[in-house]
Amino acid sequence: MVRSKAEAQKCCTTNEKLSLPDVAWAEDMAKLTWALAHPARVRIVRLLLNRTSCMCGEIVEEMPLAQSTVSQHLKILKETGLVQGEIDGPRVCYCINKQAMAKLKKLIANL
Amino acid sequence: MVRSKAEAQKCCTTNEKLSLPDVAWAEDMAKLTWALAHPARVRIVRLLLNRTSCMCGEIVEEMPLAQSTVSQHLKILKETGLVQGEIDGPRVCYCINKQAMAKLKKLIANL
DNA sequence: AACGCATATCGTATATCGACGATAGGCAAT
DNA sequence: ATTGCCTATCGTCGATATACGATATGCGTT
Repeated sequence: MVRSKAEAQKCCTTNEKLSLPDVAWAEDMAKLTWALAHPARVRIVRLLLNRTSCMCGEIVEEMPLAQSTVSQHLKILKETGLVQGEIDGPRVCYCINKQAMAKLKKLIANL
Repeated sequence: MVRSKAEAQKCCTTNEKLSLPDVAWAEDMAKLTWALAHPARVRIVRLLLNRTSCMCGEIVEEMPLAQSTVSQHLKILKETGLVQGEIDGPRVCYCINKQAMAKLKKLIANL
């Protein structure tokens, strides 16, 4: 049976040295994608993109989660830089960090 | 101090009803982004994109991880559909699922 | 100063991730 | 059939994610 050998060659057409992707780059990418790696955070981001900005309380109302849970997700989104929170009196106004979002889009698009 | 009230209005310019993003859509997005939410998986994907295809053993060699760990990451990538594995004799030839990758890119780009 | 509201943080419980070594399975060659 | 190689799965462990209620914090108002 020569099949396996022939197919192996057909399968792996390139034989150049494997270049290890930059570790820092991979970690950057992983950090940003991880921010969106939960449905609740995806929905929060979508919400903010629809509104240009949003009070924290409004987000909580729209989510089937406890206030503290939403706050934790917002914290994660802030830590990754995708979202900014601006204190406004007793409330907090959240909005998308457009630069970070652009970076994410660029990273994914250039994959 | 009228400042807080005025800024609150300036901050939240849109007052339309918040539309909850489609839950299924959010889960879809989260699933795909989660696949890339780990540096090792990002590097594997990058490796495969560079080569059009790659034997499993080659991936293991390039990663500072045990074979079983790499296998687990590959399993995750397969489950999310980003990667396909084609059995070729005693080896397995992995390659990117271009459709899934296109879907991911589209989802992110349309964010 | 005291209160009320909005948000963050704490503490905790459960579930899942991520890593590894050990082992099982599949395939080709002998 | 047996051997040897490659890959997947199992079992386990520590670390982390995720959820919640309870509590603390910050700010404006009274």
